Amino acid sequence: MPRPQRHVPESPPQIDERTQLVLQGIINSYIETTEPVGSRTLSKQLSMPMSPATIRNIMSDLSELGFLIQTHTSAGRIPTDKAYRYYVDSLAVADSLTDEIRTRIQELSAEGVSQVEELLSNTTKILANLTHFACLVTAPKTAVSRLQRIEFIKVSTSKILVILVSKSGVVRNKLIETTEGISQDFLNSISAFLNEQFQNRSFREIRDQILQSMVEDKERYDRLLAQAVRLGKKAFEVSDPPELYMDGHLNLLMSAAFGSRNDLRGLMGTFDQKSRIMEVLDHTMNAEGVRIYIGIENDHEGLKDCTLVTANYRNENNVLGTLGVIGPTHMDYQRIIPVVDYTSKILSQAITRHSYD
Amino acid sequence: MPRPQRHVPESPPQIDERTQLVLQGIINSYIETTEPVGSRTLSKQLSMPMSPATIRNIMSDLSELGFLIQTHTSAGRIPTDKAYRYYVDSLAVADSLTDEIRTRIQELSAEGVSQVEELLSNTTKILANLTHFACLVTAPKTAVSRLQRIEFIKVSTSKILVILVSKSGVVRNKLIETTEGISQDFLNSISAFLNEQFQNRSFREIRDQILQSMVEDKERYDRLLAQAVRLGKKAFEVSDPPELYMDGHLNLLMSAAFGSRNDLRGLMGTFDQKSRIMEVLDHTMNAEGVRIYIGIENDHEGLKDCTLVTANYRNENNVLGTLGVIGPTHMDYQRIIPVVDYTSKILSQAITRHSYD
DNA sequence: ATTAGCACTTGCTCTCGTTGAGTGCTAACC
DNA sequence: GGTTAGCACTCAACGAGAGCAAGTGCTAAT
Repeated sequence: MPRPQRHVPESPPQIDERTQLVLQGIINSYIETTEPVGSRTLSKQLSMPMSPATIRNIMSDLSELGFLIQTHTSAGRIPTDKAYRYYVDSLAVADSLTDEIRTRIQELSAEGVSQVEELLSNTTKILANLTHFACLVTAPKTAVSRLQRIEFIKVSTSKILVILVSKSGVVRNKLIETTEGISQDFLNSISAFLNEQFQNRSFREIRDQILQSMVEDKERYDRLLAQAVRLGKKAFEVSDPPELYMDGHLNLLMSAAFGSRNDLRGLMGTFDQKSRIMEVLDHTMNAEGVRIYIGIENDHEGLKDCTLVTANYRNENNVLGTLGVIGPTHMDYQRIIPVVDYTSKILSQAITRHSYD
Repeated sequence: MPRPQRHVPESPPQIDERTQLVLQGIINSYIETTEPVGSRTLSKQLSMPMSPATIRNIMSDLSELGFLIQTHTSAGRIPTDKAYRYYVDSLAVADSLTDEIRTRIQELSAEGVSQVEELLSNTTKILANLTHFACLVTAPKTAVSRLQRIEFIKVSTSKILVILVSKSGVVRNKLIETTEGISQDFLNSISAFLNEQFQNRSFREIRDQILQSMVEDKERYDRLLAQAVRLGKKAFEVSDPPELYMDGHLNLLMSAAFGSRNDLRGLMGTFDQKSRIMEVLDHTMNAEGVRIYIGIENDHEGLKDCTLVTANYRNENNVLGTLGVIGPTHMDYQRIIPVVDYTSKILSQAITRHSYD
C-alpha cells in the first residue's frame, strides 16, 4: 500500500505498542459496528489477553491524548478524527485487492468505450458500486490540456460549431454566432491555420497568445488572419463549465451512517454545489499518491463528518485530473484506500490509451 | 389553465356541490399542512358555514366513496389518490403565474446560452428551484430527429471523430476507430456526400437506409461510396445513451414529505435508474398538454406516493421531448401545473429559436 | 336535514422506575 | 509497579401507566 500522505506533517505521538493495539482494536471495532466500544467487549475481541480494567486505564490515557471521546459519561468510546489520522498514517495496513475487485475496476474501459467522457462516468459508477459512497471524478482541466485539433463547422448561415479536441482525448463543442457569411472552405483554411499554429500548445497559452496578437497590426491586412483571430478568440474564451462526474451520493445519504437530519442537510447542500466540490478536489491536486482528508481537516463545513480519499489520474506526460470518494470518517480505510489507488492507476492507463500524446 | 388530461378517462362520480366543497377544503388543507384534517378544523376554515357534525356526515360519505381514508380510527382524514384525481380533473383552478415566476422561467434561455444542452440543463435547474421537487427533461430523441450536418474529423492516424448535428440543435460526437489511413480530404468528400444525401432525413431513416444499401452491389466499385457507407454505418449505429437531465431530486428526498425510511429507499432506487425514468417519461409522450399521473397510476413501484406532472416541448415541426416534475401526491397542483405548462411553452420557444428547421 | 351533546377510541407526551452497559477508583495481587 | 478484581456511580434506553387532545360515530333534539 502506498503510504498515504499526511494532511499536516507532524511527528506522530509516541505511543507504546500495547496502547497502539488497543487503539487499533477500538477503531476496527467501531468501523465495523459504528457503536461506541467499551472495555469489556474489546477485552474479548483483542488478540493479546488483557483484562477490562487494564484496557480501561489505557483508554483513559488515549482519551487524554485526544484520540477517543465518549458520547456520554457511561458510554463506550469512539475514535476522534485525530485517531483516524494516526490510524491511517501508522496503523492501517491496506487490504490486498481481490481479483474480483480488480476485474470490476478494469471494466471502466470495457469493450466499446471510445470516449474519454464515458471513461470518467464509468469510473464514478464503478467506484460508487464498490464503495457505496459518493464518488467523484474531475474532467481533465481544459486550461492546462493541450490542443490536438480544432475545427469549425458551419451549421447554418449564422452559426458556426467549434470542435476542440484536446491531447487528453476530451472533445468539447461550442456554438458561435456570426453575422457575416463565411464559407465552409474559408473556415477550413482558418482551422488549418490554427491547427498548424497551435497544435500541442496548452489552451491557456493559446488563449493568451490570441488575445495578445490582437494588438499587433499586420493581421488587419490579412483577412484570413483576422478571421482566425476573431474566431479563435471566441473558441477559446473561458467558459469551462466545472466538469465533475459524480455518482453514489444517494447511497451515501442513505447509508445510515449519518444519523441526524441536520448533518444530512449540510451534506446535501454540499453536493448541490458542484463548484465547491471541484474546489476541494482541485485543491488537493498538487500532491501525489493517495491523499486522505479526515473530518475537520476538510475545510468545507459540510464535510466535517466525512473523509475524502483522493488520487490523481494522468497520462504519460501530465496529471490530468482527480478522482475521489467521500464517505463517513469511520469508513473502512484498509479497503477503500487500495480501491482508490488501483482505480486511479487503471484510469490513468485507460486514458493514456485514449490520449494523443 | 389547460385542462389536464385524465389518466383513465372515466366519468367523474356525481357528487353534490356541498360535498365537493368539503372535499376541496380537505385537499387544500392537507396540501398546505400535510396533516390529517378533522371536522372541527375544517368547519372553521370553510367559507360556507357548516357545523362539524354535518361535515362529519359528509366525510363519512366521502370515505365510503373511496376519496378519504383515516390513518387510524380517531384521526382526521386524508385524501386518497382517487380524491386527487377528482380534484385535478374537476375541482382545481390553476393559479395565474406571477410576473416574477414568468421571468424566472424565461431565464432558461438567458443571454449567452448557445447550446441546446445548456437550455435543457437550465430548465431542470429553474424548475427545481421553483418547485423544490425532482425535475426532469429528456433530450430530443435522436432516433426521430433529423440530420442537419454530419462531419468527420481525423484526430489521429487511427481515430476519426464524427460530429452529428441535428435539426433540433443537438450536437453529438462519437469516436470511430479505423485501421486504414484515410486522409482528411477524403473524409471531407465523404461528409459532403452524406450531407447531400441525407440532410433533413431522420436519423432512423438514415440508419435503415444505410444498412439496406449494404446489400446493393454497385458500391463495391466506388471507393467513396463504400467508405461513406462504412463510416456512416458506424456513425449512426444505435448507441444513444438515454439522455436525461435531472435536478432537485435531493430536495425531494429531504422534503420531509416522505416520512418512512423505506419510501425513501424506493424512491432513491428509482432515481438511480435513469433508464426506467426515461421509460416512464417516454411513455407519456404521445399525449398533449399537461399530463398528470397520481400515485398508483404511475406503474412504477417507487413512485406510488408521487405525482408526475409532464408536458412536451417541441419546435415548429415536431414534438422533441418531455419535461416533468415528480413530487409528493399532495403537491400544490394549482401552482405546479401552470408552472410546468408555462415552462414547456418557453422551452419550446427557446428551442425553436435554436433549431435549424 | 342539521346540529348539539356525549361516550368512545387512539395516538402522543410526560413521568418514573428499572435495567444494563460502561466508567473510575481503590485495594489486593503477582 | 504493573495488573486485576471489586464496587459504587452514571446515564441512555426501555417500558408501563397517566393524562391529554383531537377526532369519530351515534343519538336525540331542533
